[in-house]
Amino acid sequence: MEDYNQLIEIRKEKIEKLRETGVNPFPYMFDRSHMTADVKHDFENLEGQDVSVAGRIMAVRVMGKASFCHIQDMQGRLQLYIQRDAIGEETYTMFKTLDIGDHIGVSGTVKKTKTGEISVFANSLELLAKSIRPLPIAKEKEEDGKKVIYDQFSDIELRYRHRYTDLVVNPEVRDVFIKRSKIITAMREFLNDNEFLEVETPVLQPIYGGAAARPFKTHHNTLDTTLYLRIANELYLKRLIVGGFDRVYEFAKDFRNEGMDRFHNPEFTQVELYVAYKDYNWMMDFVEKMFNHIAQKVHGSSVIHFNNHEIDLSGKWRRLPILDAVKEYTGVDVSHMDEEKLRKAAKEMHLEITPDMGPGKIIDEIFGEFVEPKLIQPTFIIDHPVEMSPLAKKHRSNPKLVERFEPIIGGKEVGNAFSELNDPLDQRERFMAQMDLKNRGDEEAQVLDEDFLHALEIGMPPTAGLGVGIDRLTMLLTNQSSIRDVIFFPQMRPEKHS
RNA sequence: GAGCCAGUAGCUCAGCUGGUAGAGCAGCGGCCUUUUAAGCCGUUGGUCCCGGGUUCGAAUCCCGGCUGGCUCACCA
Repeated sequence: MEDYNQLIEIRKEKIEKLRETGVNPFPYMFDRSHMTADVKHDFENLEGQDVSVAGRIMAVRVMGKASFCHIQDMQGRLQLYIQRDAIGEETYTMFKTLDIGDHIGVSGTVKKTKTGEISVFANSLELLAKSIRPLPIAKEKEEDGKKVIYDQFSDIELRYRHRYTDLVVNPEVRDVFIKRSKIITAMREFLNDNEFLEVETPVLQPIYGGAAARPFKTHHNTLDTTLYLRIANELYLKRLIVGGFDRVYEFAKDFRNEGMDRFHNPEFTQVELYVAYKDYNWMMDFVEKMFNHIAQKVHGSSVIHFNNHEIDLSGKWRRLPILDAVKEYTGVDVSHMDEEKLRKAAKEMHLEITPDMGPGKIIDEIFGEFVEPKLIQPTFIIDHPVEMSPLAKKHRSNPKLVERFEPIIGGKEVGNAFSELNDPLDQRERFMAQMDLKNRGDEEAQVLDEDFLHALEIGMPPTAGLGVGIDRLTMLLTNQSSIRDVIFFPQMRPEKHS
């Protein structure tokens, strides 16, 4: 669909006119010597020297035979001073036809203007790419040291659908994604430094597993078989532990066919990692160290600011058994309740309890409603009921619990970990229990994976495993309240054209 | 899925109890060789989300739909 727009028509005509005067509106390359930020940071050394910079025109102020404009590159903005007598009349005439949004390359001398702004005084200028669609450009002004932005591109739907535009005009959006990249880099560094091997496992799986969720279903034509987009990669990574890779991790796109809200996108990123010969106690220490490393790399500090809270990731985090947590925050001791009593207790707390929920799920409901939002400082919630953790090893001192933990920060869980279940007989029983839940109507109950059991039968060493939601972690470290603001292209309903 | 709110120029928005659409910015034409929301003069630009209804007359009122946001419920 091509929408008619007078502004676009005018710019298309400009392209024709440029070609008529021998200017290629889309040349092939430009030799850039400096980024905009280099010019600013290195001003002392660069003053009076010639540099070449390139970027997108973001503001123009023409004053007859001289002009100012700001260009923007990946690092920021820089002012250019463009005089007719310095770049020649022909080029200057061409420059005056350029629009906000065009890419240009400029060579010139680094100097400060009368008002003290570091600028490049152009002695040559060329158009690098013409933009024909107007940019929803905002104007900004410093007032009392504060940045006031006028006419900001703020339509949330358009910002997500046209993220490239959002990134051009809203610098704070770009900052969030730069941090996201740094978070992943820091985590990868930390894992590699700890002897982990980065691996890849199937996205298309004949049996989905490793989490409680509804999958996306697809079909392979040649094999004429159903395949599922992975909801987790846990069972494959554990197969690799069986195979002798003692420390593995994978940054995985996972897919869950469930509702969308500010915490959930149908595809999301999770890092999962597994360590042979370790248990969940070791993993808790590891998580503390890893999160500190990441915060230091991204913020230069272990203290982060999230949602008006100051959160300190350093030191030892509180380790709180989930049943104790429920007791502490609700005053109700659920540790010895049977299913019937639990149901009653939950109803008294005005929770909606459906018949397919088992005791574990009911406890999880209570926890999610009354405890989790209150855990602002980093906390490990540990030792969950066995029934809600079919892949975790039974607690060494209580067979009704498993050795599991969830790190909770800012009132939201950012991960999940256990001492991995490696007893093939127990694992088979747990799968059978999940089948019972499935028969009760729990659509998210896990499916028995015979080949995974086969692997455990070959023998898996004691292993600690961890999953961390990268999107959630990024929200936390960039202080964003919606997952859509940490995913470049969040899932949207397809646009309908009439 | 439910409730509330919103959709008007490229952007940000105004438009009251119905009388036939406006501002700033952007654009276009001028003036201007140190500006920074540059300024000054002039000016173009609209399927008022879509469809139906009420009315002499609808951006405005009513019904239906589409799209989005927020809140709530389930999953990371």
